[in-house]
Amino acid sequence: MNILEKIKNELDTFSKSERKVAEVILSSPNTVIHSSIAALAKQANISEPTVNRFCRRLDTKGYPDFKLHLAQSLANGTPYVNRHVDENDTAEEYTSKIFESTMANLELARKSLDPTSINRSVDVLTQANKLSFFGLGASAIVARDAQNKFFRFNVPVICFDDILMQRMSAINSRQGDVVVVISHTGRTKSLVEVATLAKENDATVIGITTKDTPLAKECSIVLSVDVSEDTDLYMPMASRIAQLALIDVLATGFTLRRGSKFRDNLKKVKDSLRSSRFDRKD
Amino acid sequence: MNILEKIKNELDTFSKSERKVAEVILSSPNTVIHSSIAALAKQANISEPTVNRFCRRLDTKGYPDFKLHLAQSLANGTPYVNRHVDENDTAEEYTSKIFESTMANLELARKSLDPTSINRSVDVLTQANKLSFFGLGASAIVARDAQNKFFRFNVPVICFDDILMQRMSAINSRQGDVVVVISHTGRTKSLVEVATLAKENDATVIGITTKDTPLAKECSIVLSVDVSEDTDLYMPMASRIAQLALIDVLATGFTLRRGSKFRDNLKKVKDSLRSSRFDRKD
DNA sequence: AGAAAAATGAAATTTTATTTCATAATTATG
DNA sequence: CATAATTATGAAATAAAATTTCATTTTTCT
Repeated sequence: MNILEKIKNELDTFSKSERKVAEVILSSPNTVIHSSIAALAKQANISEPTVNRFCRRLDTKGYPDFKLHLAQSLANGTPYVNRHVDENDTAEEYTSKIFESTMANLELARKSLDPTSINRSVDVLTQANKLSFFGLGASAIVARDAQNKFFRFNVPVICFDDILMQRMSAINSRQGDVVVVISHTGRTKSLVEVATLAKENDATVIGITTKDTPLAKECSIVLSVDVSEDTDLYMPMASRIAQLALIDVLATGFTLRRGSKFRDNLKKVKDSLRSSRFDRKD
Repeated sequence: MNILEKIKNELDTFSKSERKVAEVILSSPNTVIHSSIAALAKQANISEPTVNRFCRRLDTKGYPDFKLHLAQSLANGTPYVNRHVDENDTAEEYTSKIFESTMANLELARKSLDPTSINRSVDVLTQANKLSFFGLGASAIVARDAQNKFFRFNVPVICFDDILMQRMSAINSRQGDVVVVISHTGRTKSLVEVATLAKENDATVIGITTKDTPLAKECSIVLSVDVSEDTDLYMPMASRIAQLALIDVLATGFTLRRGSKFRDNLKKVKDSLRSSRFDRKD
C-alpha cells in the first residue's frame, strides 16, 4: 500500500512524537525525500531514533528504506486506493478517483490470484465438453461476457442469469462439463445451491469469488479475486471489473493452450463482423 | 525524465566500468534500490567510487539520491501497455501482463475523457424522463451493467441488446429521453442508425465510443474512451473494462448530483438484497 | 499516589557514502 | 610506435548518516 496513505490512515495510532514526524512528512513529502534523518528530526523537533522508530512502525527497514517508499508514493502522482469520492468533488476529481481506485483494485486482485488455480482452470476449460457460466446481478454481466468470449472458441457454451434455468442446467450437467459460478460475495444462496447441484452431478465447478465463502467451499477450483470492498459506493464497481479481467486471463490461457492454428480461427470470427461495420477511411 | 530511460539512452556514452554498473541496474533495478553502494559495486565488479561517479554523471547528488530517482522510475510502473502475451508465457506471466495492460489502458482512458462532457452527461442523465442503454456484443454487457446501476436510482431505465428492439425504442423516444449508445469501434452500422433515429426523435444521445467515428458524429455528447487497440487479442478486452469504469463515473456523478438523502436510498436497495444471501459469521 | 509500561533522546556504535590521492588504462601527438 | 596528456579506476582515509544501546522521562493503569 501507498505509504502516504498508510501514514494518514494510522495517524491516530501514533504517539505524540510520531505524529509530529507524520505531520512534517505529510505537509511536505517532497522535501523529506531529500532530507537526512537528522534534518527531519530537527524539523519535527524530535530525536533521530524516534524518526527511525517511526519508519520501522510503518514496516520499512529503516529511514533510507522509508524514503524509498515515500519516493515511490510521490512518483505515483496522487495516491490511489482509498481515495474516496467526496460530496464536493468536481467531475474531474471523481473521475480520477474512480479510475484510480479501479486500477488499484485490479492490482490487488492480481496479487490475490493463484497462478496454479488459473492453470488448472485453463486445463479444465480446454478439456470441457460443455461450458456454463452463471452469475446474478452484476456478476450476470461477467457471465455474459465470458459467454461472448468462449463462444468465439467454437465450444459449446451457455450462460444463464435466471435462477431456475441455472438450476435446471446444473441438474443436467455431467462428468466432463465445467460450470463457472461467479459471485463476488460468495454468499448468494441460489448460486451456492447451483454450485452444489452441479458438483453432485459430477461437473467440475470453478468459482470466481472471494475465498473462504460458502460458495468457495462448494467449488472444485476457486479463483479468488480480492478487491477492497469499501471503494464500492453501495454498488458493485471494482469487483466486477476484476472479474472481467480474470475472464480475459482465462480466455487468453485457453487460446494459448490451443496453439497458434486456433488463433487464426479467432481472427476469422473477428473478421466475420466486418460487414456489420462502416469502413475505416484510414 | 525517467532515470531508467536516461540510463538506456546514455548507455553508449558511458565508460567501460560505468556500463557494467548500468547493466546491473537495468537488469534488476528492483534489487538495486535495496542495495548499498558496496553491494552494487561488488555485483558489477567495480569499485564504490565508480558507482558514485556514475550517479553524479546522471545528475543526481550521489548514490542515495540516485536510488530515490530509481525508485520513482520504478513506481511509475514500466510503461506496461505494450507487454504482449507470448506463446510460452506461464499462467503467472500472462495473468500479470493482462492485468497490467488493463491498468495501463484505464490510465489512457482516463486521460482521454473530457470532464466537461462528463459533467454535461451527468446533467442530462439526472434530468432525463427515461434512460436507455444500447450496445451490441461486448458493449451489450456494458449496457446491462448500466441498467443494473441506474435501476437502483429508481429512474425508468431500459436496455436492449437486440437490434430491432433498439430501433423500436429509438423511434419511440421523445424530448427529455436520454439514449446512451455504446460501441468501442463507433462503426457498428445498426447502432449508428439507432443513434440517428433517437436524435431525430429529439432524444439526447450520449455516445460512449471513440472520437471521430460515424457514431460520434451522431451524438449530442461524446464520451470518448481511448484504449490502445493492439492489446486486444482478437476480442474486446480493455475497451469494455474502460467503458464499465466510465459507467461507474456516470453513476457516481448521478448520486453526487442527487445529494445525500438519495444515497441513503441506495443503501436500502443494497440492504434489500441481504435476505438472498448467507450471513457473514464475522 | 505509586508501580509498571511505554516513549523518548543523548551518546556510542555501526553502517554507508564520499573524498582524496596514487595508479592504471586509454588516447592523442610528434 | 614511443611517450606525454588525459581520463578512468580503486584502495584507503574521511565524512556523513543511520542505528543501537541505555538511561531518563512521560504516560497508563491500578
